[in-house]
Amino acid sequence: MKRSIEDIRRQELIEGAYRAFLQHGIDGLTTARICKEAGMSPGILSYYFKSKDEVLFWMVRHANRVIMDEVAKRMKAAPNRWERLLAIIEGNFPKSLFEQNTANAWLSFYVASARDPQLERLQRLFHRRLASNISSCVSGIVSRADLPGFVETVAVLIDGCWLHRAAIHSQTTSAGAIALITNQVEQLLGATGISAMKKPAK
Amino acid sequence: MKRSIEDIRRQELIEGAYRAFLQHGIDGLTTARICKEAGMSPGILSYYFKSKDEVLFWMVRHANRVIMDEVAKRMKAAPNRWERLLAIIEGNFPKSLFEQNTANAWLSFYVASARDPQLERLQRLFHRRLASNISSCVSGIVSRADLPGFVETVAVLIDGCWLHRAAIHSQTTSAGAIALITNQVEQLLGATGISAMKKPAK
DNA sequence: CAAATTTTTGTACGCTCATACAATTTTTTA
DNA sequence: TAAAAAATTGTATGAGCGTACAAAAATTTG
Repeated sequence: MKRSIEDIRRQELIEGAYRAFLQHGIDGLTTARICKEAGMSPGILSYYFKSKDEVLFWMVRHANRVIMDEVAKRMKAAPNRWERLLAIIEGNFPKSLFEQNTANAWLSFYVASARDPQLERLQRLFHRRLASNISSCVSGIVSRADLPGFVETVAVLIDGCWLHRAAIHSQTTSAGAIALITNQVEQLLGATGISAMKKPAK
Repeated sequence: MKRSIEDIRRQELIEGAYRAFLQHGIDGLTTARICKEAGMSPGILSYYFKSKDEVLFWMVRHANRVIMDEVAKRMKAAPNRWERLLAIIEGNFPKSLFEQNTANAWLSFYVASARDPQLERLQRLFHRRLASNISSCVSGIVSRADLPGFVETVAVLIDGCWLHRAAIHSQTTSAGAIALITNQVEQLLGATGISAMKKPAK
């Protein structure tokens, strides 16, 4: 009962913050805006949260989960490692999210995470997960020595495409970004590497 | 006389803003901090500039010129198109600038440019210059159809490496970023393309 | 239903900041 | 050198913000 209403309100505020985040980025998030977006009165935030930063923290986790769900959904349906790698790439560019406001919002989170230790920890966690996912797809295909470089290259490409979507007024679509990255990955792995990955594992 | 002192003060303020920018990013720039960094009293800014945003505008131009000078210097010494392409890549990662604070500062500029039309225009200008530079190196080597994709890929890689330097606590050095990008470019152009570019042009 | 408790509202406080400007100092002019 | 102009200082003003909290409303309890 008490537990329940508290959880509900907290969740509503987090989701309100998420919607405001997508539109205005982290800097555009004010306590008033968050509360308004959640349909509550301005003072309520400090009743359910210790501070605005705490809402931000949970909001970012929520935002990341949205993307990770896209990745997980596609990975589940992937029959082999090559398809799993594609699932990672494609899952990082959901059509409905790959537009300028959202890209800018994510970018603003990157900037904020440089000065907020809490957000920085999240940032690292997200990156570790991505790196681990990529690694598991190509272990054995890419040599142990080349693995870190391969992983970093893919990560750089993914983040770079988001950055370009945000800042350069490039009309790149979700499909365009996926094609760009896939093309680079194909060159790195080579035809033999890819066909090896296509053998249904497990 | 009047002209001279005015230009000097404006330049000092712009350079003060630049130093503060490198350390604290765009959001950390306050009028007081800019004036202090320039060794002047806090009110002076509104005497020599219409607003803080005007200082920001000129500061960003200044900051970009620092990078462009690095590129230009290297291009001048390049005997052929392949070396010119390397000059562009290397010039975008000056050793003294490729560290976290500076990378974050640039990132914060990208974010700010999404909401400030003046900064957005600069952003586009910078990108056009980069794209044009890259194009001129590989025209004739990369087919006309593949050219936009090639240019975008290189641009994404450059920006992506800066983003990673800023946000992911990657220990990537300047040399590491250059190697990563060069490696990708070599794969795209192939051995025959590169050797064609190495013939001394002009 | 009355008292106690929880939830919500609206606002006031303190802080940071950009900007404008009156007062002061420095430099130029005649 | 005295008057005028230019340059600089320091501060006041007002806006936007996060947070705390007293008062009010809603809900639960006995």
